[in-house]
Amino acid sequence: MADPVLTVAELLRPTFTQIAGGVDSDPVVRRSDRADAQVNGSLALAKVLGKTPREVAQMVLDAADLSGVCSATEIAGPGFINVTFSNEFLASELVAAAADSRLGVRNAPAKLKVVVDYSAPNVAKEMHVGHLRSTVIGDALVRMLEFVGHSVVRENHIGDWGTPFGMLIEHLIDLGETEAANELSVGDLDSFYRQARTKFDSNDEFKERARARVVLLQGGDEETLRMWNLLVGESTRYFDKVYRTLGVLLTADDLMGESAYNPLLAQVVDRLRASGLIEMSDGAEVVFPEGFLNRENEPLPLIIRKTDGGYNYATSDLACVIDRVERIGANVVLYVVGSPQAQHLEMVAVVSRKAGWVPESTELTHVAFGNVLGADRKILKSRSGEVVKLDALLTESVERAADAVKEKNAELPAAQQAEVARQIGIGAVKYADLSTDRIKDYVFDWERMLAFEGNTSPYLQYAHARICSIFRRTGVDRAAVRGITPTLGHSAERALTVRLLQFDTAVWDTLDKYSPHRLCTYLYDLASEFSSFYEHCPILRADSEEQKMSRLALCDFTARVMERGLALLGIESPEQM
RNA sequence: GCUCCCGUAGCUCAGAUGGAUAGAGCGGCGGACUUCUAAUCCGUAGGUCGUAGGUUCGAUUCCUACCGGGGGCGCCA
Repeated sequence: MADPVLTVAELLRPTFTQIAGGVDSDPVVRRSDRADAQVNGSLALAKVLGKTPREVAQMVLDAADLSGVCSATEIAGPGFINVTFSNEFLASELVAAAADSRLGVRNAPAKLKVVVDYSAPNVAKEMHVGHLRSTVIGDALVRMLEFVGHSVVRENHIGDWGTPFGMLIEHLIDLGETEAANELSVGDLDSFYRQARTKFDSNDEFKERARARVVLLQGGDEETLRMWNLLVGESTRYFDKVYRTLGVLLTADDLMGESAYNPLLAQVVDRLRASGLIEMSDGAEVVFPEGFLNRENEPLPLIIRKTDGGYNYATSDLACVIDRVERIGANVVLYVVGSPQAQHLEMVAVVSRKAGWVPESTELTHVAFGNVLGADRKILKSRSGEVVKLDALLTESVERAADAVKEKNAELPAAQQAEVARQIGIGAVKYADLSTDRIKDYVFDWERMLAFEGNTSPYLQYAHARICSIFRRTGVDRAAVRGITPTLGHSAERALTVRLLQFDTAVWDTLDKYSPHRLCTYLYDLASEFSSFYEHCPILRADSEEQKMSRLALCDFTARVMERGLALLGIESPEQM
C-alpha cells in the first residue's frame, strides 16, 4: 500500500464506522489541491447523525490516531478534514517501495486466468490504423495484467476463414503460387485482395469458381487447404514483421483465427438447440436474446446458422466463448475490439450466458475503442485517399524521430541515433494511441505526438534519459542509493515523492476500467513533477554529499517508475536521447 | 423510428466511487541558458463544463427531456 491516501483511508475507516454507530462508513479520502488529501466523509455522516459536518469532523479527529502518518490536520470549509502527510512517513514509504521489485504496486488479490482478444487483422488484407488501436491497447493491458500477477492468454483472432477465401484462392491459382507468394511476402496484401475482389465483381466465371472453391475449402479438400495455408502463412509472416517492428508481445503461438473454431461450430448449434434456444426464422437458425430490437421494433435475432446452412461470425464468436471458458478456463475475457461491434458482442455475451456456458463469476468485457481520425476529423486516410498502412505509418514515425534526434543530439553515434529514433518513433505512435480515453475517437497529428513537450512519450522518455545522464556523470551506482532515506526539504522533492507513491494507485485505476490513458496521465504528471524537481533541486552540485545522495535516491526511483510504467505501456526507455 | 457512445479554454485533451476557486499541453503574452541535456523550467491571460429541468448540504460527474456529432439495428465479418 504505497499510496498514502489509501493508508489514511484505512486508518479512518474504523473511526468513521464507529461514529456511524457500527455501520460501515467510507471516510471518502481524496487527493486535494489544498492539502495532501482531504477527508469528505463527515459531510455525508452529519445528516444521519443530526450534527453539523464540522462537529462530526471534530469527532473524527478526536477519535482517530493519525500520528506517524500525518503531520497536520485541519477542519476546513463546511467540514472537510485536510490532512498533510508527514515527511518522515513519506520518506519511509518511499524507501519501502524502492526496496520492492514491484515498486509498491500491489499484487492482484487472486490470480485469474485472463484471455485478451486483440489485434485481429485479416488474412490477405493490409494492417491499418484500426488494427493499431486494438494491438497497442490490448498489448498494454496484457503487460499490466501480467505485472499484477494474473495468468494471461493472448489470442489473435485473425480473419482467416469465410467466403472471401474462395476468391482469394482462385486468384492465387490464376496468378501462380510463386508470384502470389512474392506479392504477399512484401506486404502488398491490399492489391492482392483488390485484384481478387475486382475479378469476383466483374467476372461471372470467376465468381462461380470462387463459390465452388469455398465449398471445397469448407469441405476440407486437401489441395484447397494447402493453398489456403499458403495464403495464411504469407500473411501471418507479414503480420509478425509488423508486430516485431511495433514491439508487441504477440507471436505466432498466439494465433487463434476463426478457422481454429471450425470443429466447434456444429456443436454450438447442437448445444443451443438442446437448450431450446434455437428458433427458425426466415429459414435461418437463430436465437432471440431479450432486449434487442430491429428497425421494425421486432425482436432482433443472433443468426447462428444462415439459410444456406453456413455459419457466420456469431457462430464462431460463440464457439470462442465455449473454448475460452471450457478449455482455457478463463475467469475474464477481454475483447479489444472497435466500438461498432458493441451490440454484436453484447448479444453474443447474452446468448452464451443464457445457454449456461459462462459462470456468473466469469467476466466478459468489451474493451471498446473509437476511430483514428485525420486532421479533417474523418477516418484517417492517406493523401491518395486510401487507408493508411500500419507499416508505412511506423516507418514514417521512426524517420521523423530520426530527424529530430539528429537535430537535437548530433554528437550521438549514428547507430545509437538510429536505435533511439526507433524507440522514440514507435513509442510516440503507441503513446498517442494510449494517452486518450479509448472510447473516444482521436485525431492523429505527427507534430503533436512527436513533440518533446506536453503529454507525449518523448517528454516522458526524456525525463528518464536525463536521470540516466545524471548517474553517468556522478559515477554513483544506481543500486547503491536504493536504501537511502531521502530528506524532503524542498517542496519539489516532497511533491515528487508523493507522486511516486501513487504508482500503485495509477496501475490499479488503469486496470479497473481497462483504460491505459490513466497510467499515461500518471506518468505525465510524474514527468512534470520530476522536471520541476530537476529545475529547482541541484543534484551534482547539491549543498552537501548527504543531500546529493538523497536526491539521487529520488532520481533512481523516479527512473525506475518511469521505465516500468512505460514498459507496461509497451514503450521503451532510452538512456540517452 | 429504436438504441449505444461522444459534446469541458482558440486547438488537442485530463477531470477516480458527486465534494470547497474546473486542470494540463499547444498556441498568445512575459521571464529564465558561461547550467546536472533549455528536447526544460517559471509566471500570465483564456471556460455560463452542448441546452433546460430534476435529485442532493453540494452536480462537469447521477436522473429526465431536448440540441449537435458519430456508431449499430437479420443471414459480410
